[in-house]
Amino acid sequence: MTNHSATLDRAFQALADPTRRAILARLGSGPASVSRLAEPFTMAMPTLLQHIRVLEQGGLIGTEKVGRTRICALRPDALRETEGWLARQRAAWEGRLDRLDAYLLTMKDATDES
Amino acid sequence: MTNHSATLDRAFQALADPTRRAILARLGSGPASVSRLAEPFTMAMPTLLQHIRVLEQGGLIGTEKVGRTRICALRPDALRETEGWLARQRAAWEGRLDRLDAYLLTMKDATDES
DNA sequence: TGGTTACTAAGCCATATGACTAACCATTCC
DNA sequence: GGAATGGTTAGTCATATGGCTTAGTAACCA
Repeated sequence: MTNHSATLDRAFQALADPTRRAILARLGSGPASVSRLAEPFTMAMPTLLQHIRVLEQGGLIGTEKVGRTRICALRPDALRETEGWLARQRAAWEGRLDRLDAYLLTMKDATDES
Repeated sequence: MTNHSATLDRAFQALADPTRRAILARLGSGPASVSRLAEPFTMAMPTLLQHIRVLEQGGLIGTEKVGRTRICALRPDALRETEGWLARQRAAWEGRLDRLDAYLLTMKDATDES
């Protein structure tokens, strides 16, 4: 449906970096603080914080300040929209709308529960 | 499975631009020459060619020189891999592997036919 | 052969990105 | 209160990106 260019831009841009994808993967097992997220990486904190902001602006994660720590958590919605764009494209160029239908059912399921 | 960082980097990067997504959408209805793809845009040819190269390096399209024209066509494989990464993430953070299973079945279907 | 068409190459420019350091809040703990 | 912890701001730097122009080269057409 909607082809929110700017939103998709930021989402895909956010995904186009291994550090940020690793952060997302890490957040898959639950929310975490910034310093917790920084642990596996060798980079300086401000650098990592920048990545976190990119993810946030891409709508992929949400953050909240709790005391002196900032907690980061996934926001499935944007990912679902991103995935939806891909699925739509794929369905189009595979010339089989039935596959899209199947996918959209999955999406609907997931949305209903969120 | 595989988490080809560099490949995903380039694929997502290629998708992070509305011009390039428009090109992909256009190619959804069949292969086209560079100048054909350029028609809807106001930008100069070299600029558009650059976008095409980004798409090609991201594995999303393939091109072939035919006489003096270059024909561009979609390459569903990379998109499927990209979509797969997203689906895997979503499945993980939704804590429901059954949904991933359903998705992988779809993928398998599509691959069998390609 | 000579012109037009379709792409390519080279180089320039402005802005964005990803990294760093150093310094600065704002909690929390002793 | 003073120190440690967790994050943030500001500023620098190198490279990448996305746009342009100008000038080619390689088919095809008359």
